[in-house]
Amino acid sequence: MNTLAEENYLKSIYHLSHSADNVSTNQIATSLNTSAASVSDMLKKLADKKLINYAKYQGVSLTHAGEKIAVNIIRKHRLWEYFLVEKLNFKWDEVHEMAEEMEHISSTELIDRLDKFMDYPRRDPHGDPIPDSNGNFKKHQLKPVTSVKINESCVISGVRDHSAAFLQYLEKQKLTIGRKITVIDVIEYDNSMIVQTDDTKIHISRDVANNLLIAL
Amino acid sequence: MNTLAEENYLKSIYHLSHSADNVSTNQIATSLNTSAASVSDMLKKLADKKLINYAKYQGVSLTHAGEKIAVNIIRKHRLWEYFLVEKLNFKWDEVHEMAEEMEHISSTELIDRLDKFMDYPRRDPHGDPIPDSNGNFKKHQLKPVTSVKINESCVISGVRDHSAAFLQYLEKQKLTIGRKITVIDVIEYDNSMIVQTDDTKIHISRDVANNLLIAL
DNA sequence: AACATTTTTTAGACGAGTCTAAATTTTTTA
DNA sequence: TAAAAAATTTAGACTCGTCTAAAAAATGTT
Repeated sequence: MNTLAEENYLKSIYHLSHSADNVSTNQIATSLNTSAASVSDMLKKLADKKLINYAKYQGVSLTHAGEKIAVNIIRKHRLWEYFLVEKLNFKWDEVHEMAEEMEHISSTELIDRLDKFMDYPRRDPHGDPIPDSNGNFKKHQLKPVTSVKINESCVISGVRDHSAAFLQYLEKQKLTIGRKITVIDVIEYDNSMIVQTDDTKIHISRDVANNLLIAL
Repeated sequence: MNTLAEENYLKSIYHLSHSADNVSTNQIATSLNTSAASVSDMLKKLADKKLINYAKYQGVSLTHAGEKIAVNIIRKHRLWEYFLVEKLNFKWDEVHEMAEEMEHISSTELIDRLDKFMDYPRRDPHGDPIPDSNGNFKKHQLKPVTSVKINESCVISGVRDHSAAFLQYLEKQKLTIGRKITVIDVIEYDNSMIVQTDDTKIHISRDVANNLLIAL
């Protein structure tokens, strides 16, 4: 098996790969809160194990083997988050840290049974898709609220920012997954938006609109 | 918080303390499958942290602080075992290794909610008592089947040996927790016993009888 | 194209936890 | 009670993952 540190590097590289094709040493260092030197060291080890494609100074990408491991960790993370929210009644802004630990529990049989126990959920509490036991899942095709036109309606389906602060804000505004909203105005001055929910009109900043995702 | 290795040492010392007042370096080394030298090193660290009482060459005992940590890990271990058996339908001989990993998940809030979710079980799948959130529990007062007299009846309530091999044997013989048995004969030659269950008569060795526990 | 800046890698060190071999202390036994 | 045996500790070394400082490579700028 792989060490905890290795798993965290692979997961980080996986996530960063969505914005760029090759991930840089510095990006990984920032995302893992560590030094570029430590990252360089670890990249050599991961390359030796054939988990990443690595050429000095050129950034890295995951090999098939590396991606498999990363996806498996993400599967575990998201299933545990679902468990914490649906079975233990935690709020969606409370579960990330716990799932960061739980995702490293190794047993595959355990996670498959957990999946079954919860009746095979397809999305975690933040709307992110949960890979199945073969690692298959459709990467979600969500758009930010900023891309919605005036008078268009849509359903909140995910978030780009997973920070507790952002999630708590959304919770307070009742801008949660599954809610239908209609954009009723865009303020040109700062690109903030007014959206209508079942209850009320809410004024959200450009920043919030950009981190709030809707189904296509 | 404490490291994984520290937690495992404390747990080991706790368990070994039941048979002896002061635990020896070698006992710990054997139980953790490591060298006596490694144990000596670690004992110094644990003593520095005031988690054990340690005088060179004299063996160790847990301080109050050390015992608190050990009991908390045992609480987590047993609650996760209960979860694995009762919610995910694992067999009692399959859960130990998984729980060894899960017991190190740090969140107290998580374990308290898990406890509530399962409706505060008082014993794990092997009959061992589960400490409550304050670390209180009655250490069980069970006796081995060897102490039962002929024609006496009793209820299987725990095991002394937790190995998968032993548990599988008991499962096959239907000698599981909660079952009522009556000792109907003791073979003097090898001290093996014949016990009557609901279904059949079972012949068990002295060794088995010694590792199978009954309620007082 | 040449210099300056940024990024990345290397060098050397450290702490945690482990090991083997040797030294020391305790316990056993003759 | 003194020698032998067993248990324990110390010494020195190793791996993993990290660090800072310095060197090297890539990139940006004039």
